[in-house]
Amino acid sequence: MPRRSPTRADQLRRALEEDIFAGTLKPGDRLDEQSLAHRFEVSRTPVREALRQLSASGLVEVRPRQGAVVSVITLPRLVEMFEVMAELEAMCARLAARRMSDKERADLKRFVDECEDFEKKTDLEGYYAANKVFHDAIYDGSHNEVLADMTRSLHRRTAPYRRHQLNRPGRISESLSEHKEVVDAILAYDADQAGRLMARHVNVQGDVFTDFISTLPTGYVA
Amino acid sequence: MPRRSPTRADQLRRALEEDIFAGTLKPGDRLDEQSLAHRFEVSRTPVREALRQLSASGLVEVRPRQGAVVSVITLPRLVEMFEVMAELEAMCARLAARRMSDKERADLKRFVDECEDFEKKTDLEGYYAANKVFHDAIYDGSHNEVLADMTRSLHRRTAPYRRHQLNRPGRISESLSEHKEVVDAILAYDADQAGRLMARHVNVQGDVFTDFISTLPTGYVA
DNA sequence: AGGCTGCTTGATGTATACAAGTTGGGTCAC
DNA sequence: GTGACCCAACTTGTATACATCAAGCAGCCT
Repeated sequence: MPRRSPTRADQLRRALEEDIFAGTLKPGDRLDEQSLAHRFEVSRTPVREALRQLSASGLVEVRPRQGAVVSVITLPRLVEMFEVMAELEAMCARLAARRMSDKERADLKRFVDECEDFEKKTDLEGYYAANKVFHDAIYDGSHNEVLADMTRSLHRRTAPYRRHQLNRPGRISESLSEHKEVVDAILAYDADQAGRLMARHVNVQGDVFTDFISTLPTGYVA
Repeated sequence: MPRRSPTRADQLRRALEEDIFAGTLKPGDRLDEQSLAHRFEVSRTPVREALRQLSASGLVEVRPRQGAVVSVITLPRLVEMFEVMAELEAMCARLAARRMSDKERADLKRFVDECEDFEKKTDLEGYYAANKVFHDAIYDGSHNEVLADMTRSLHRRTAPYRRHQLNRPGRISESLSEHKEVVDAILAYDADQAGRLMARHVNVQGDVFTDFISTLPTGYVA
């Protein structure tokens, strides 16, 4: 088995992604090549490559001769993203209901149980992570890697914004019960129902947009 | 108005895309940085950036320390891509039926008429181009740029493969009549019908896969 | 004879140097 | 005081040089 040697550009990309997801880097923040190079103790070359990769995935925006900034998503764009997300995640759920193996179904059930544990402990950070695992399991359960990749990509792009939304009072327990419904449909091999419920689960996040927006720090949306 | 200055890396990316779509560069072909640098009379740096961009869009595959090759899509992967394409294009059509302006609808009708002209002239190359314009109009008609971009991206990734398929005898006139049906539904504001028909239009390409595969040169699929 | 080890070669990854464009501030004219 | 213009510093885009690693081959050991 050929040993994988992650290049510095790759490590950097991951580090920057982490910073963006964690909120250390906020939308609109400038990404100066020299500073980053100095901070990570590499030259500008791998920094540039990392920035281009992030640009390709939509997390940062690079304008020629003007440098890179963490993507500031306009409000209409954000609405669009949720509209597509709902459809893609619904498709994942539909396919998962039809294609998941018994083991995958058992794992899925376990994941949602873990979500419940964190909900009971009101551990926001934990729930956030468990939520991601849950959704990932459904993406993979579609047994369509192209679909899974695309959905994951959108999930990541909306991550900096979605994060703030779970702060909304009561949203977590709502989210959890929606998860349970989706899982029940999947375990019952009811593809259409699973898709419908998942679409609603994602769309709820869009429907409460007015509330949602008000929870965002200024500068997050253009 | 600040004059846009496309960087050399951008120009290069576009040139390589063209070569890939036109078939000058075939799946599996090696992309040597030095040769490309010499051929386009630039240094390796912009070549590298172009390759990374193409890698991000999925058209080429870059493995650390092993160089870049035009992506060779495995057969299961190709099936997956068509499965997602059908869903995305259907969504575009659904939204287009609801959201297209009168002008956009008029244009769409015109585009499909142009397709018909090329079909009558049995101009394969012309039909291929007109077909692209037609689909693009529907993507944009969804009035969801995120969706349009994602769909276009998948369309491009499958382009090297789809191209060979129109050679199948009778496929063009089939394709044309499917186009007409979709347009009729859109003009009638019938979103569900438009979505169904479009999904079928795309899926036909997947359903006849056994025929399709046999038309591909060896080496195209792994 | 077959397979493994080490070198050789050539490519890619990274660093640095140079060129070109953009931004910001300061000065001058009005 | 305000506006425009110009210059300078800084940032990014590109080129080139150096370091590092992966395939290929030759020779040796088993």
